Amino acid sequence: MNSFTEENYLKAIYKLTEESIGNVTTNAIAEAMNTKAASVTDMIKKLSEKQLVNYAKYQGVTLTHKGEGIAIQIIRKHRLWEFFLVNKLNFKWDEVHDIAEELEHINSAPLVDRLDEYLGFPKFDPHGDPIPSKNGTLKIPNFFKLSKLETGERGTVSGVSDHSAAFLQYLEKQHLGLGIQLKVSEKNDYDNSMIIITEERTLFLSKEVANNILVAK
Amino acid sequence: MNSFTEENYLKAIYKLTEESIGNVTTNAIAEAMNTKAASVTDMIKKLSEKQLVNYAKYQGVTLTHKGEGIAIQIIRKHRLWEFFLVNKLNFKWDEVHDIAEELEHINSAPLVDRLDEYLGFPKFDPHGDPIPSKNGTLKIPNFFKLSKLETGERGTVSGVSDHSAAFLQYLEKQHLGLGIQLKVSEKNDYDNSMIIITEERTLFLSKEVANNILVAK
DNA sequence: TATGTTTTTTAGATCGCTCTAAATTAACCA
DNA sequence: TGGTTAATTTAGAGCGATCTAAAAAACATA
Ligand SMILES: [Mn+2]
Ligand SMILES: [Mn+2]
Ligand SMILES: [Mn+2]
Ligand SMILES: [Mn+2]
Repeated sequence: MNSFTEENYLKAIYKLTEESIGNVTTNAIAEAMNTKAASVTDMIKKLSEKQLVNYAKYQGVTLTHKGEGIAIQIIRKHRLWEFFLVNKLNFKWDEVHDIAEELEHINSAPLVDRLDEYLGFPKFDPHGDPIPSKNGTLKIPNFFKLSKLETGERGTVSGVSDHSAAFLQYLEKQHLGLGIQLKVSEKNDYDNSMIIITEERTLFLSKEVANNILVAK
Repeated sequence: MNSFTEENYLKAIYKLTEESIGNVTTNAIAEAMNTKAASVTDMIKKLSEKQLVNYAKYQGVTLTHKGEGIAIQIIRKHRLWEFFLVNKLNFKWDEVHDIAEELEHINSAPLVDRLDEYLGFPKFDPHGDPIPSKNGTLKIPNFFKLSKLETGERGTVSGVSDHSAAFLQYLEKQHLGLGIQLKVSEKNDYDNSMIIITEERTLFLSKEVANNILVAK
C-alpha cells in the first residue's frame, strides 16, 4: 500500500502532467505540494523504486502506467466524494474540496464502487470535472474558456479552472453555476472584460473571471 | 490537531476504561493497539503533555475530560459511518468495521453534523452500539447477555459484544439479526448451551454464542 | 519481609518524511 | 564557448512513531 503522502505526490504529478509538455520538473512538484525540492527528490526516488514513476536524474519524471492508474483512482474517489457531499449532504460547491482531500485516501474498492452506484454513476463532479470510471477511463470534455467566445456566441457554463472557494463563491454571488446558459453581449478589447446575458440577468465579467469559467458550446 | 495514531490511542483507552475498573494499564493498551509496551509509554507521555490523559509513572492512565471528549467524537464518527455504509450503501454488518476505522479519522465537524442529519439522527449503529450525540452524551442501553435469560423468558436481539466478521456472519447464517424476537425454550446446565425459538425457526446456541448476543427484555 | 516474577520505563536505534545548506549538473547567453 | 545563473541533488539533521534490550519499579507469595 501507498502512504497518503505518496498518493498526494502521484496525484500532483498527474495534474502537472496534464498542464505541461514533457516531463514534470522537481520544482513544479515542490510548488504544487507546498514542500521543498530536496524533499521531492527523496520522494521521487522512492516512487521510482516502487515503479510508479520513470525517473532519471535531472530529467524530471513521468508516471508509469501503474502510477497513472493509482493517480486516476484517487481522482475518481475525490470527485465521487465531492459529488456525494454536494448532492446528498447539501454542501455548497465551495465547501467540499478540503473534505474530499481527506476522503480520497480512504482505501476500499467496494466502498468506491457502491458509492458510485449509490450516486447513480455520475459523470461530472460539482465543478464540472469528469469522474474517471472504475476501470480508469476518463474522457476529457470539450470545454472552452468563456473568454474565447465571440460577441453573440452562446454557451453553457460547464466547469471552472479555478477551484478556490473565493472564486466559486464569487460565481455563486453572480448566480453563475453549472448549467447556466449565457450569451456574450459585448467584449472589450482594452481589458478583455466581457458582458454576458443569462436568463436571469446581465453580468459584467473581468478577464480573470472569464478565463476561469469553462463553457460548452 | 491530533494524529490518527493519537486518536486511536484515545479511542482504545476509552474502550478499555469501559471494561476495566480503575486506571488503564500500559500492557492492556499495548495489546489493544497491537504494539509494544515501550511504544505505549512514549505515546502516553505525549498524550499527557497534551492534557489528554492523566498519567503518573507506573500508575496507568485515565482520560482527561478533554481526552474523553475526543474519544467519544471518534466513536460517534465511527458509528455514524457504519450506519451510513449499511443503510445507504447496502453493506452487510460484517463488512463495515474496517472501513469505518478509516472514515472515523476524517476531520470535519460540518461533515459529521450533516451526515448525522442525512441519516435521520440514528441512535444505534448496525451492531446495536449507541451513537453518541453531537455534544458527546451517550446513553448506555440496558441490554443483557442472551445467556442470562431463563427458560421461558423472551427478548429482542439488540446488540453484540463480539464484533468480528466471523461471529456476525454466523449470526447472519442463523437468521439472527438486530430486532429478532426470541424465547428461550431450553437451557443445558452441562455446557451452558441453549435452545431458542424465533418467529422463523428453532436454534441451538452454544455458550460462546449466547454470551455474545445482547438482548433487550 | 525478602525474593523472584511481572510490569513498566528508559536507552538507543530505525524508518518515513521533512528541512537547510552545500555541492553538482544543466541551461542560458554574451 | 566559457561563465553565470537556475535547477536539481546530496549531505546531514530533526521529528514522530515504532522497535529491542536492558534497567527499574511494583507486585506476589512463601
Ligand atoms: Mn476538489
Ligand atoms: Mn472538483
Ligand atoms: Mn466498528
Ligand atoms: Mn459498530
